[in-house]
Amino acid sequence: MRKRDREATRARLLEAARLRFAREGYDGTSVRDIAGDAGVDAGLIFRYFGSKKQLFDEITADIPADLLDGPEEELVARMVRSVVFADWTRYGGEHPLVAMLRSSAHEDTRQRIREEVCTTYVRALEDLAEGDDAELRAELLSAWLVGIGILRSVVATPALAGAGLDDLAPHVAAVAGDLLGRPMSGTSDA
Amino acid sequence: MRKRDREATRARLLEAARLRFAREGYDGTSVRDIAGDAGVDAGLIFRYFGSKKQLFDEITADIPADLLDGPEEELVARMVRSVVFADWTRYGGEHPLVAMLRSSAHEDTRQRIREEVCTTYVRALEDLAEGDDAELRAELLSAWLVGIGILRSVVATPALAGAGLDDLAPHVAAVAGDLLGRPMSGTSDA
Amino acid sequence: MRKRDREATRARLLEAARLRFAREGYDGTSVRDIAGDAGVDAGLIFRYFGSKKQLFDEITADIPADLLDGPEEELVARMVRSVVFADWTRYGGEHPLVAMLRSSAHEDTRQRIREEVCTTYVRALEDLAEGDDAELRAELLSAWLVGIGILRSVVATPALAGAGLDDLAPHVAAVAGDLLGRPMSGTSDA
Amino acid sequence: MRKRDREATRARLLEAARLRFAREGYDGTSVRDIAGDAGVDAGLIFRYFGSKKQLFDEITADIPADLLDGPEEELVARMVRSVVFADWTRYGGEHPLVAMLRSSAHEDTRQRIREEVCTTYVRALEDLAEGDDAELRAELLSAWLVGIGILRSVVATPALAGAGLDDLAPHVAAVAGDLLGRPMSGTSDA
DNA sequence: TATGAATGAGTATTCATTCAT
DNA sequence: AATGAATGAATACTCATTCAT
Repeated sequence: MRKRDREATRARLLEAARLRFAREGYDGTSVRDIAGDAGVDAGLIFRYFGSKKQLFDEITADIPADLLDGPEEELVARMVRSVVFADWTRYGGEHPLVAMLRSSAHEDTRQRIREEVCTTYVRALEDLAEGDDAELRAELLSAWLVGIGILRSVVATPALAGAGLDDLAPHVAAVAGDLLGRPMSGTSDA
Repeated sequence: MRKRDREATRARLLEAARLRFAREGYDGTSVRDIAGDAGVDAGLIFRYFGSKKQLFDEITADIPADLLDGPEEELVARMVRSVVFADWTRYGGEHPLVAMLRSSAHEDTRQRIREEVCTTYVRALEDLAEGDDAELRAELLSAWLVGIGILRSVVATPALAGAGLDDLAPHVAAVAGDLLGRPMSGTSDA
Repeated sequence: MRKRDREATRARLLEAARLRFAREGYDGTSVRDIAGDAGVDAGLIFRYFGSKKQLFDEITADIPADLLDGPEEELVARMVRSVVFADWTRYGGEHPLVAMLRSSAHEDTRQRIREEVCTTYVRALEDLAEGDDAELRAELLSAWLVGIGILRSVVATPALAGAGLDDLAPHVAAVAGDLLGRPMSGTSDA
Repeated sequence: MRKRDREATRARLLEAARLRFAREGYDGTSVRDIAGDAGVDAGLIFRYFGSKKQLFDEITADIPADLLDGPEEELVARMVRSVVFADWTRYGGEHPLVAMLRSSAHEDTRQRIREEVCTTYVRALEDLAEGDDAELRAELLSAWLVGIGILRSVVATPALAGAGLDDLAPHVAAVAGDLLGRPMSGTSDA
């Protein structure tokens, strides 16, 4: 018998769901798992969110961008920092986009990933790219960021898993510079 | 004859399972789905493979490499071709590694992906890289390939989804050259 | 003022419950449905009535008779009018007895229907019947009335659903006369 | 662990469902109840019938008519015999049409009742009726039969519950004769 | 050996009801 | 006194798996 605090319970459910969905994917997570983690009865999920799907949607709707402001030439460096070094423990230690791939059997999820990738990565990089095939190059750079996130957390390849920001910096500068057609910094202050 | 049928049925089950697991992920696929696609009784899956999990393992054990032989400087180009342009219809149109991410809720699967990425991508690229942090740079390049595969098929971002090999070639040459520290070709003959 | 509100809320709950129970039956109605219709919290049902069952009982306890006074020979005509033409919108458009059949899975309900049929129909008709098997004939006539109510509203057979009092009058006079052993009128003034 | 006999199991489930649905109505019956009565696992209901609803539909689709052949003037008598004296123990002791009223919260069920009443009762009676409002009179007579079924089994009014065919015969002859406009017999041989 | 009947634990979801605030 | 948060048992239905024939 929990404290009767609607907002607190809702928050606990969201917290638990975020972690489970990230770690085990949508299909691999049961509403009982979530409720169990949150220490409340599973019925409350339906009371507060309507359905398992709506709970999932609510979670995937507000993925933190975490790119803050800063100089243009450090944008890619900030993205790398966000993908690789930000504290994603609430999402099971992975960037939420990477975690969502686990649920990409569902077209809805793919659609959400697409929106997220396009609006917060591709679009921002496109504005920096010089030359004609700016969109393609922005996507290729976004692909690299996504790939880094995956190899780092899902696959956990040895070198990337142990690398620090400084180790990555020169390569970030080189590849970003190449793809965007202008000099980019490999480190950021934020 | 009898032996032939048994093998044929086994093969049909593998074929159906490959497609289903790729498209819907491990959790999203039921043994009845697979058996239905193969046109046989679900019981045979247990007879032939022991369990759903063992069937899955058998499938993920033999991912085709498809990198063939060819000049060293075209290796990355061949990898891009494999990830992006090879005919993966048997895996639902995605590179099997990308498809497997859908089942990465299970540690076993992550382990398999890791092995696959390391042995057929990182190791091969590492041999080409000059300089001291060769492994890291090989992983960063592998990350790019994986990322490209994901953005192309799972996320389906507009520019990458529509790009041809020629569009990618110059960027492949540039990034691969950057990361490996030696000139690489953006196209391959194969 | 406070007392007034309490009574008003109680009345709204009864009103909503009457309609729901009539239309969807006891099992098909949830306390949340009722509370929602009444615009109040479901908890009040338990506060005011004790349980869903007790609320149902309270409703089925006071079925309006609506037979008014009038000449004996018009009694059957008045009953027909009541069953078929009275305004039962508060009960979902059906005579409450007919609606209760929807909840006749529960022996309690059957018991209530029995009481109602016996006291307000059979008994009254029995008093008019001549001859020895008066009770049986009164029941047979009651059965007719109940059957008419069902075919008219539940089953909605075409002719009966569209018939007016005048269309029924001659047959009412004939059948009632037959079963009661004395001339009866097919129309009533009320 | 039952005998592995598809048809036998299917039949047991149908038998159990028939009884439960009749006695407790659609909403008051759970698939576990049915499976429990049949002594098999509830999953088989879905295997064999697809859903609870489809099982219900299959049962209500084949209500035995039981009116056999015989002289025209005994048709009503045969109907009364069928409604009141036939052995409906498989339907919980009530005529299936009467039992279905218990599930009449669902429009589908009402539709089925309508079809059944119209095709096997109203239509047959209509053919016998003389005069212009034949359909209405046929429906009025059908209403009587339905009402008798209800008062006899659901409501269980004392006189009707104890009456035999002979007690009813004269009244059947009288009312049927009145409504159909031609002499009818109150008894039948079948 | 192979078919498919049977199982029971699992799924998301709804329900009447209780009880803290 | 009254609101609404919490509960847990029940619902229809699906699943991987077993086992009789």
